[in-house]
Amino acid sequence: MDRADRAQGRHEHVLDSLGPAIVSGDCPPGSVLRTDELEERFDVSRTVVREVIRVLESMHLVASRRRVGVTVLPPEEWNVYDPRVIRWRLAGPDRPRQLRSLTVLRSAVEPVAAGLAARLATPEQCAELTEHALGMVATSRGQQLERYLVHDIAFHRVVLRASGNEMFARLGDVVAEVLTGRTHHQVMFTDPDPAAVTLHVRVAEAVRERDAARAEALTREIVTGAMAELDVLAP
Amino acid sequence: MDRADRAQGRHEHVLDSLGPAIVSGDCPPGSVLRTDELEERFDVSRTVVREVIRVLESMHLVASRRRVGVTVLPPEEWNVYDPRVIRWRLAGPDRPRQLRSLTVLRSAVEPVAAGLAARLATPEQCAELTEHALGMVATSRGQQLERYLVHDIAFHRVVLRASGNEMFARLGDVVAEVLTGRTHHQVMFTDPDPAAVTLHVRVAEAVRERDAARAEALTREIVTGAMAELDVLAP
DNA sequence: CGTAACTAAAACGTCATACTTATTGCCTCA
DNA sequence: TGAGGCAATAAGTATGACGTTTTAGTTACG
Repeated sequence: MDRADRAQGRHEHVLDSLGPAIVSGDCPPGSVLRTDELEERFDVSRTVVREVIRVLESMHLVASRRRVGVTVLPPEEWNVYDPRVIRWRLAGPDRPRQLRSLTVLRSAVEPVAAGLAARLATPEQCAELTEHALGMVATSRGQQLERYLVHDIAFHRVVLRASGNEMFARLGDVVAEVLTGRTHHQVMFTDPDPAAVTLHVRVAEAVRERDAARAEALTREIVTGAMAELDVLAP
Repeated sequence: MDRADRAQGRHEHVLDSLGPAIVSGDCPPGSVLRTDELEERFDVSRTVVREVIRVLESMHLVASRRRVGVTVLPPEEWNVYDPRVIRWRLAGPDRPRQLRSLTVLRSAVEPVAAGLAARLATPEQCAELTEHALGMVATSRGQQLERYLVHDIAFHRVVLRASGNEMFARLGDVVAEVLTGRTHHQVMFTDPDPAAVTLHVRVAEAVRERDAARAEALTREIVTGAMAELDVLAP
């Protein structure tokens, strides 16, 4: 525990304390942090504090102005696509809202990505897709949620990567985060929806057969299901 | 010009030199930068260099390791949603590919955003939408491309914001960048496609009438047009 | 009495330097 | 030949000094 705590370097430690504090609303927008106060609070040098501030500034979480200090920016300014911001928000009280935002984003992106994948996926990627779809089938019953999750994440990652769009591909982590969050916050004894499993198999089929329209439509059904599921779980 | 050059601070100057150099492939992936070399190259102190490195690291453009130096990461690692990375890539040789990625992203997101906007837009937002759509009509003929562009950007910004999804809203800058790029790289004497203009007016209508399906479908037509247009312009 | 200009302080920005720590490559010894 | 230790290297951290900008307070003048 001692090693994981210090997370290799004072810098990361301070960042992983300040970042969550900001996105959780603990340091509300408009509040001011002074560097020397932070120095003292975390018992680190100005070097470290300044570097952390610069990183937070690059995420648009704070703005540093002379004579006034480091002011926390309102949420509308935040770089909500920064993986760390996403992680911090998912770990805080804003989790439901963040989960909803991400799921809506998924619902927009994944169908288009699947359509593109159907036109561009390599034979290897088609094989991977089929493999993971079958893996989902195999693990969809009997409380094997963890193993099911692995295949589910891998499936969506392959689709996003196979779309050939670098920006879609980068959403793989986001989808993984959402799926993981769903699994771990659900009652762990409910097996996955069989309909969803079937849909994945059919998407793999459609991609393999280069049927872009069908791949897109089927994926749209999947994400629609995810949205509906969210309504049950989130406030 | 002298003021804009120094851009308030050595930090930004170095960042705006190194960032573009990396995303343009000038510093190829795997190449190593040493901090003392950068100090000398930009004639700044270690403080500045280290802070720049930390910011670049937070964008996953580089990774800093002891005893080895700062290594440039491959493009797959980059935080391609970081506004600065997008701007740097649009300014470099990777521009066509980046423009294509962004347009594909638009084609996925904007229709869904329009559908949501139809359900959630406030009366004020509906009014803004109509206003800008009419503004587009008014400026669509007679070489008023600059003024047309302003309305076009504003229109899409309102849609994204009215969707109620923070992540969609943050794509407003991206869309603005794409639209600006298109206008400025097109022959400046060709007026906008009348069909596109009409579509915007009809989207505003659909949103005002709370017709989500129509708003989505019409927006899909718009972005399909944008994709087709891109095929003409980009290699 | 009000406004404008000036001054002083507060906080960040930058620089220079010394020291620490982790990593890697080389060299020695078995 | 291989394994282990030693030394060199470059990043990480700490600290003190000084510059710069912005704000607020104060004073002087109309």
